[in-house]
Amino acid sequence: MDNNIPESVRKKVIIKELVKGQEAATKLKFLLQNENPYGADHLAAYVLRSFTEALSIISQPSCDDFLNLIKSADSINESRKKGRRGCYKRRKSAAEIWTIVSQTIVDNHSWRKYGQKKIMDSEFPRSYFRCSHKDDQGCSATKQVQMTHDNPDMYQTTYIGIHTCNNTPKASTSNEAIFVNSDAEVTPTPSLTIKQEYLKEETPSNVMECDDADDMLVFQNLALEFGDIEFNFDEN
DNA sequence: ACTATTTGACCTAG
DNA sequence: CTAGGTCAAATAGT
Repeated sequence: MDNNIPESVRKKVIIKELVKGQEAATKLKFLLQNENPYGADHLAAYVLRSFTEALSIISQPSCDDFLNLIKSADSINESRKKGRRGCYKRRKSAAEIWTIVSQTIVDNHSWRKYGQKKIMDSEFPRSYFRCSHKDDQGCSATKQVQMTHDNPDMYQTTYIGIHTCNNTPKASTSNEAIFVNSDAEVTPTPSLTIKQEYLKEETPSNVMECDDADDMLVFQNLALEFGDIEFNFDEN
């Protein structure tokens, strides 16, 4: 293997490792719920939260992209005036879009539902949420939630936009709040898989090599997640 | 009374 | 013209 691994591929491998850690933490937390020496489930939840946060960060675009997005968002806000109902730009080229699949729609932000729509090729409607702090802090983050058609117990959540509100994840101020929330009604803690939606123009031609059966499985799962990675398997 | 959700209309991109 | 994202009045919940 050479060192010229495309950045996007490196990112995906990092995500793969984080997902593995996240899934392990999820299982650990679930196992510890019944037998829980020294509050170990909270520790597991803490580890889980770290993986989730790391995945959230790694799945987002670069700092430069953030700055450009903020600039473009400002100019859009300037040109978009009140009273122009439904006058908006579709985010066709927005880089700040990522999707997770989870057993719950609960996350670390507060959201307000503003719409629901029947989607053509889906039997389940799509719900539209915006950040609760859109009005008081101008946070433009939104998300769309939809049941997955192959498993109605799972929700696919697409996050659009970056939270600019100060009420960033409650986890940063109190981990306990996260634990309470995640333990309260939806148990076990959902396992998350992250799927970054990349822009078409940055889609690389990726060839990854793997040389053991475990990695083959992992990469095959990744292929399902990302769809644009090719795989070469060494028969050793 | 106030806040959140529902839901049909409105609007744009493709 | 259609699909889907957003608005805002009506309604429900607290």
